[in-house]
Order: sequence, then C-alpha cells, then structure tokens
Amino acid sequence: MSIQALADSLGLSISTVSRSLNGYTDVSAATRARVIAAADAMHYKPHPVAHRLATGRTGAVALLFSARVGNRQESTLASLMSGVTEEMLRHQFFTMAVGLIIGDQELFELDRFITGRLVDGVMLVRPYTNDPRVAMLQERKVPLVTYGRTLDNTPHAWVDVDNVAAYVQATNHLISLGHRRIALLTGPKTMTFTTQREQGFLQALQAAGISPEHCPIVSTDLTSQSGAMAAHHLLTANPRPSAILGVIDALALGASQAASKLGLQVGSDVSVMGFGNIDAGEFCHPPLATIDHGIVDSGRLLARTLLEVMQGAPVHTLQHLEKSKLLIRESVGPFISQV
Amino acid sequence: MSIQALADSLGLSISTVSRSLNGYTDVSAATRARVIAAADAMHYKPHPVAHRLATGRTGAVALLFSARVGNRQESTLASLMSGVTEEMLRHQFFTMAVGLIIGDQELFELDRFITGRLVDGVMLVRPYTNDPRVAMLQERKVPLVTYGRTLDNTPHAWVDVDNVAAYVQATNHLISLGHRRIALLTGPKTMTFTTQREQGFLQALQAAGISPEHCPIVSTDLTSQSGAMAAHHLLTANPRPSAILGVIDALALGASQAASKLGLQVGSDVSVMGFGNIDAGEFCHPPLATIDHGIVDSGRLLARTLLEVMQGAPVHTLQHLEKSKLLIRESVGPFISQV
DNA sequence: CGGCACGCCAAAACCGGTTTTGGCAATCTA
DNA sequence: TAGATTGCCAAAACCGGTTTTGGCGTGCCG
Repeated sequence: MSIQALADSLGLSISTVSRSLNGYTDVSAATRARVIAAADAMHYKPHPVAHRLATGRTGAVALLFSARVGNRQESTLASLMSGVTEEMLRHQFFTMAVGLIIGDQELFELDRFITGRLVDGVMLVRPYTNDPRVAMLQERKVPLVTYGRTLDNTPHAWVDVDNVAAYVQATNHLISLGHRRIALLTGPKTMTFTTQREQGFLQALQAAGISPEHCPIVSTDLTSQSGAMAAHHLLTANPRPSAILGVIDALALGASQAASKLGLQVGSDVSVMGFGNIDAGEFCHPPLATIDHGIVDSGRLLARTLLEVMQGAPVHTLQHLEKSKLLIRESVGPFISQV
Repeated sequence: MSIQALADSLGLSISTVSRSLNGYTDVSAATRARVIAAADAMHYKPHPVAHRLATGRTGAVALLFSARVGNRQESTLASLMSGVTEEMLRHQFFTMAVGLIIGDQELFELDRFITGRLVDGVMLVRPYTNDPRVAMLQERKVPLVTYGRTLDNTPHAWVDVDNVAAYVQATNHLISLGHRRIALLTGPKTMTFTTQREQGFLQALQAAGISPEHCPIVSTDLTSQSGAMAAHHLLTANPRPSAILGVIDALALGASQAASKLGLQVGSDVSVMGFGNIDAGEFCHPPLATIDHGIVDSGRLLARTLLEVMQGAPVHTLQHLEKSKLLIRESVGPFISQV
C-alpha cells in the first residue's frame, strides 16, 4: 500500500495525494476530501522510514542514562520514564530508553547512537558536573534537555529539583529537632546532584552555626550496601552522629538497617533521612523520612521541555527548577542525648 | 558527506562505491581498496535513514515491557536490560527499552510502535498466559522472542527459567526443614510465571503428601506493600504458617518486614523465601533466602536468540529453559513448633 | 479584448542510499 | 580468428515518500 497505488486508484498524481494528506493549500477541498476518504478506506499510512528520509524527522526521542549491572536507582528511573512516556505518547512521539553501559565505550556508543539518527531529541538523565556527553550532543546539534544540571557554562535546557534548597530544608529540620552531629552520606563528586545536596547541607550547618567538623561527609557509591557500611562505621565511632542524612533513599535505607543491626532504635537513638520517596521507604520499618520530588510529574515536564527545544524555543527559557517537599516519617525524631 | 560526493571525488559511479563498501564481488581489489581508503579519510558513513529505506533493516531492536507508575520489578528489568544491551552492542544493534503503559491503549500503542518500523525485532518481557501482544507480533511477522513463556499453542522463540522446577526445589527445601504449613504469596493469574511457580509449589506439596488445605495461596499485585499486608493476615491467623514463600523477592521482603513488625524472628519463628536474588535481599535483615536465576546471562541469551530469529532460524529450536539455583540465607531455618 | 492573477494539479527534483541490468574491453576457448 | 566468457564498471531502477517548480485553464480587471 504505497502512495503510488493510492494515487493510481484515484487517478491523481502522487504529489497531489501527498499534499492533500499533509494539509497543503494547493489542493481543492473536494479533491482533498476524496483523497482522505480513499486513504482511510485503503488503510494507507505513509511508510515511516521513507517519511523519515524525506522529512528528516523520526518521531522518536531517547531517554539516555548510564547503566550498570545491578544499578539500584532504577525505581527512580522507571518512575521518570513512565512520566516521560505518557507525555510523549500524547504528542505522538515514541520514547526509547537507552542505557549506555558506563565505561570507556560510553562516549563511543553515544556517538554511534546519535549518528544512527534514530531519534529527534535526547533527554539525558543525571548528567555529570562536567559532562562530555552534553558537549558531544551540543556539538552535534542534537536537541537536548537534561534531567539534572551540569556545572558547564554552555547553556542547555534542563529540568531539575532544587537540590540545595531541599537539603537546606532537610538539614534545618534535623537541626530544629536538636541534632548537632549530623552525618551526610553522599555519592561520587562527578555527579552534579550529590554536589548540590552536599552544598545545601553545608549551607544549613553554617547558617545554624554548627561546625562542619562534627558533621562527617562520607562518600559512597550510592548503593544501599555502601550506605550500610558507611553508617556502620559512623555509628560505632565515638561520639557517633545522632542523625544520618543520605543523598538518596537507598543510602538511607542501608543506614537504617545498619543501625537496627547495631541495636539502635531508628527514629530515637538515631534519626535517618533520605531523598526520593521510593516505595521501599514508605514501607520499611520504621518508615523512612524522605524528600518527595514528584518524579513522575518531572518526567512529564522533561518531555514537554524537549518538545519545545525541538520546536526551536530559546534554550535559556527552558530551565525548570522544581520544588520538593519534606516527608517526615518515623525514622526521624528529636535528639536524645547519648548516655 | 553523501555517497555522491564520495563517488565524484573518486571519479567513480555511486554504484561502484556502494558495492565496494558492501563487499560485493563485482569490483576489482584495487578499486575497492581505493574506495575504502577514501571513505575512511573523508569519514563517510552511509546515511542511516536512507540505508534503512533501501535495505529494510533498522539496526535496532526493542525490549518491550509493560510499565506502570511505580512498578517495583524494575531492578530485575534493569539487570535483564544490561545483559541484552551488552550482547546487542557486540552485534552492532541498538537496544531500546520501550514501556507500554498498561491499559486499554496498550495494544493500540504496540500497533503504532511496530507500524513505526523503528526496530527489526522485539523481545517481549514476561508475557501473559494468553497474550494478545504475542498474537499481534506474530501476525505482523515481527521477529519475536519472549522472556518467559505464554501458554498459547502458537509457537515462538523464548527464554525462560524453569519456574516449576525452581519452586519444586524451593518448596522441598522448606519441607526438608520440617515446615508443613507453608504459604505462597503469588501474583495475578494472567502472568505465566506466577502460574508456573504456583504449579511447582503444589507439585512439591503433593509429592510430600502435604495437604494443600494447610498451605494457603494468596494472590497479590506483586508489590512489597501487598506482600506485607498478605503476610500480616497470614501471620495473625491461628494456626499461622511457619514458612512463607513469595513468587518474587519483593513479596518476600514485604513479608519479612511484616513478620518483624509482629515481633516474629524471621529465620526461626517464621521462614521467608523469595525469587530473583535482587540486591535488597542480600542486604536486608536478615538476608533473604532466594532463588538466583542469572538474569544478566539470560539477557545475553535473549539477545542472541532474537538475533537467530532475525536470521531466520526455525523457531522451535529457539526455546531455552534455564536452570536456577537455591540461595539459602538466614531468612529460612528449621521448623520450630509454635508454643 | 489583452493581460494578470489565481486555483488546481502534474512533473520533476530531492532525501541518500542499495541492487539489478547492461555493456564494453580484455581474455579465453574452439 | 570468430565466438564465448569474464572482469569491471556505469546507468538505471528501486525503496517510498516530501517539496519545489511549472503550466494549464478559468475568472477578473482595465
């Protein structure tokens, strides 16, 4: 069922058929109606690949993320993707999630991917502070929006949570409960969001006049295992922190379980808090205090933002800083002085 | 940089250039070498979309799964995908994960997706017992392999774990520890794997002469929340089961936490066991006994199988039943009679 | 009534490749 | 030496659309 066959059956030229279907003016209303009716009756759809070749548009976008075997942040990614997919479908775009296996090959594969022209635009999840992938995508003029920011000076569209504000607020909450020795479990310095959350943490401490000396910052690889190990070390030291704040829920969950294992009551002996509001946190014992950042809605916004970039909107108007909100649950409580 | 420009610069026709690059015989070795050298020097790559139109091949495959906001099986999916992606990259294929949002639109979207011809083949994750998506893909002659089986009679390629054998083994292990009241937390009947695991469970009970009456089978929606609720009910009944087996780890984790909340010691008062060997299970307290099914390797096999289907291998030779193995950890222990 | 604009459509160029066909010159066979 | 084969390449057809160009017939205006 090609446009040729359709044109033949109508006794028209293929160009008239094409222009009728694509809403050009140069066609009489009667002819247009006739063409559309026939196309409908014969179930004609333009061949997508030919259409792509002629127009240069693919009708698909990519959600690009770094993948690692056994990566633990996937529930967040899945939520983000469901929001993105939903919004993109509404605009007739397919979303494909593409995992670039972290390592030396990463940039090489990205190159191959964009050279492959499978998509019209890219959403890059959690960029690094100085991200060569962003640079490459910009150099290749690929419409781009990141979820999270870089610290580059080259501007690009992004959607991000106000990580600094979130961690100022979270830290302030712990301080208001009387905590003075608060530990932060953070991640690699290469990730922007960990850097930002760390910054918010330090800002709040400083504003409250608390010496950072008493508030250890421990870097982990963002897995709950790693969070547990770090928490174990922190909690067996003397003096130990009375509160532990993780940059993501997985770290906090690990810390919570490590504390329980040491016989400490989470929520009284030690307060624990995370970020992300993953399902496991709502459910575990005790329920995990966290920060909710409406990830599904962010996904929708991310999708809409990319669509605007692809339509040529000026990039500097497409930078969305989202608010988050504290979700206090039983894993945090007032400071109790250690015996 | 088109083939035309390359041909011009070489003083050859584009057909000769194309045949040189694509390994046809009808070209002298000298000319071929000259063409290849020039293509290399000028960084010529055939335009991927034009290439797709001419050949009908896209160089990409899809990993298709049902998505739902907040889906909890994502860590499994992520592991599967990393195996698939890795293997596909080795064969120069891109893998795109495409989530079809569960609901009325699902089949409609699948139709649109395959009509869109973005991929050469499809890997469908966890098909239903009688799956209209499989039927549609077969009708459209899309190369297909499923991860998990259907119960349809129409044959297709698949990779699956031997769920029946796995649950016979797991149940037998619990029985050998003295447990006689074993509860099974299962999922919707529409999923094939839950049906199969249930079947293995019942087979083992029957072989051991244990009355299924004492061994409740509770259906859940496969979330840990749901597992916890179900376990709470089971464990507050009288008599209560001495062991709980979940069809996936998430259910078992939920059950484990519900038991702890009720003051029961997991691993002695009640044994808990899951399936999937997710990271959280290794780490939680007590560590979760489970069944490991080498998901990353299965992903690699899934990829290889699809490649064979696309090469036209007969489907009935492409059905791989994989073994799994018990991973005994502290969440299971010998039966202790209830006081 | 001549000239111009306009509505409508076909023809052709284009997107950028792959694959088939056909023909020339050199070599091999009878 | 005529005829058939072979090596090598160009031309053309094809994949299936979109977009530009150009031209015909009609109606309007001066």
